[in-house]
Amino acid sequence: MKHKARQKVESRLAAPTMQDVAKLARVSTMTVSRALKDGASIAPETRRKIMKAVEDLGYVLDQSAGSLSSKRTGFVAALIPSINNSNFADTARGLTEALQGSGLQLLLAYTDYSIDTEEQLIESLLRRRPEAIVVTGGKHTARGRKLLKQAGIPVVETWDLPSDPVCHVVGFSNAEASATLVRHLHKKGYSKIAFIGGTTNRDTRGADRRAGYEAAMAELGLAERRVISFGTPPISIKQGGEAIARLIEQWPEVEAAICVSDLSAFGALVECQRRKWAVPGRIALAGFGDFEISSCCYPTLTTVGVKCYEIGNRTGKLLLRAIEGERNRKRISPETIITDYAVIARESA
Amino acid sequence: MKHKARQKVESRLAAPTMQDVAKLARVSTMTVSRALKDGASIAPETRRKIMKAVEDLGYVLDQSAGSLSSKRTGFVAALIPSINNSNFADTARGLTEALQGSGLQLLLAYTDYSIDTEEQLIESLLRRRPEAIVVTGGKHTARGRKLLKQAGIPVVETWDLPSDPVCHVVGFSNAEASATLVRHLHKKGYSKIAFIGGTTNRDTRGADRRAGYEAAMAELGLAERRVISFGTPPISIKQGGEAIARLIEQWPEVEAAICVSDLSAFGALVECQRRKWAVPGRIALAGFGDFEISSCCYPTLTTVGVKCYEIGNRTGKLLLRAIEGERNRKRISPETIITDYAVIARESA
DNA sequence: AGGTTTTACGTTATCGATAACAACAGTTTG
DNA sequence: CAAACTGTTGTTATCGATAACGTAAAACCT
Repeated sequence: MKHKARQKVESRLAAPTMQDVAKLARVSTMTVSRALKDGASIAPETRRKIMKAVEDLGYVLDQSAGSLSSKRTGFVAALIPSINNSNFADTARGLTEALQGSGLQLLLAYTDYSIDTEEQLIESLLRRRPEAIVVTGGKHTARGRKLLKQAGIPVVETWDLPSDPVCHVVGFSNAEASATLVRHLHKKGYSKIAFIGGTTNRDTRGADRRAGYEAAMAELGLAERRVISFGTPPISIKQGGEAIARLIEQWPEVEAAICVSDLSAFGALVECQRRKWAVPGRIALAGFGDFEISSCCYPTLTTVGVKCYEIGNRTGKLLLRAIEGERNRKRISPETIITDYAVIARESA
Repeated sequence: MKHKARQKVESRLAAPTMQDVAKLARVSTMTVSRALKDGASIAPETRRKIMKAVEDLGYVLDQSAGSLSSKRTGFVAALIPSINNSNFADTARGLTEALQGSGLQLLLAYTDYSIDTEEQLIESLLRRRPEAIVVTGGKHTARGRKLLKQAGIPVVETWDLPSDPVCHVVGFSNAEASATLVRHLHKKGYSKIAFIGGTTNRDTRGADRRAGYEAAMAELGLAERRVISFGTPPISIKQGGEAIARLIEQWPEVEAAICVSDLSAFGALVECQRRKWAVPGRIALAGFGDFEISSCCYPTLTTVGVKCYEIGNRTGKLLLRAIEGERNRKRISPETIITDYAVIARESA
């Protein structure tokens, strides 16, 4: 009694519930629930009544309540290193578009390139009981990895080819891609090839690219490595410019430089323009990632084209199948999808 | 009985619940719940026992269940036009960082510059019962606006100064900012000033900037407007290049061009380099937004600096206060925070 | 020492929806 | 014409947590 009274008083303030709609339409809440789904059998007249009540009350379904009983939250969690990096933004877009129309919503978070932050975020995202989770890279903290494994949902590691994947993988080998670029430059006649990257291994994909550079140099019998480490990863346009200046100062004989990403390559390019160092005459430049800017700047930048959007999109499609599988209690077996990359030869090298 | 049996069988497959933790630690679920919060009074020994059980089972709190009873979802919804635009990405970052440590999680979605998509997303986000919602711009569909109003949660419109705000506002006048840029160019001696933008008003901020250009031109007594509309907004680097070519062809006498954003301005800049049109000798260029690239390219780009990060960050802080207010049933009154912008004079104009 | 707080829990009643099953009317089928 | 469907709706029992209240024991007072 006391409680009923309280409810009545609050009902003016609180958002309407399915109960309110049901009462107004003179049906049960179950019927309202059915009317708001598609595919349920409802008499057209009843549905109309209910929809009118919904309109009148301005009712919006409460999915957090719904997912408690249906055991489907409709969330997919995704972790990317940064939102400000257009490569990962493209991946997020590919993922979003793959999920469109499936009723799944993306829960996005940024690790800021830190696996400790990643661990925290994995936990806080798992609290939302996503139906699947996507992470960037194959390197995690021990606990992060354990959380992923124990979550009991499909996991996809992207942008990498981990040797011991947690579950599914959609990516490519950054080291191999970088090595391919080295070989490409070598074939074009460059031998004194340098690598410009950040100071730490925080950006694991950046570190892999450096490793790929070193491996390829060794393989080609080019003993001398010239590695400039400058700035906390991911390094910016500006830092690329400072790095190239330092490179030329330290090893004036250098013929070509590979930058850990297109942004730093672009910074290097502009710095060369400023200093009147001809590109590729004085020094050849190459980036990584094929950002929009690389095909638009002058001279255009040689780079490694990565299928960013495709990584996200294929991850999304894989997830849809995997989630469908979970719902039918037929878990699909772990898949590894290797995405393409290719050296895009342009004017700068 | 039947049900109990089913539970037991499933418990091997299903994720552990608080019940399981409670049983293992020999306490009630309520105690477990308290142990997992901070600020609750728990005996250290009990907490230790519980934490051990949590570890052993690999238990992760189910927040969707928790928010049903506590009536706090811990979500803040935000709508931005695009994830691939670094201005909005910065705003999202500012928002994320303001929310850090508050226990609130950002639920981000992209409208793709469409207010119809926005309407759909508003509804689907409201289903998650966010405690506040942030939208970009002040223009919405009628129903979108109604949904926002009826949601009963704090709403913030950003990146604009709507004449009739839904609730809170954090932004600036795009038209006024654009007009300021026109006046700046005029003061520097340019009279034949053109505007380069997209073909439709889909990007409302872009449309506002064009309107500001036209207003300022009129105010300065410069009768002839030269507006190039090229490509579906938001226009890309490449489209900026094509637009500048078309501009010079159509109005060879033009002295300066304002581009709707820095990206298109950069595209225009590069196209000029390619065609050996000196910037600013042959034509002066200015952009909008102060993207990183503008301070790094050569020549550097004159632009309007907007406090993207700050818009997000101040929105976040405002929301924290507003949500706190809602929780204590003391609704704060609508606020309008006007953020700074300034013409950043660089080499291109 | 007797009374008042405080601390550390447990109990009960929800939160707002949906699954599963039941029920009933109107049809269809053999 | 009875049996078997089909389509539409209601009932009941949860989903997994937390709020609010209750209670016993320990701590703190004069």
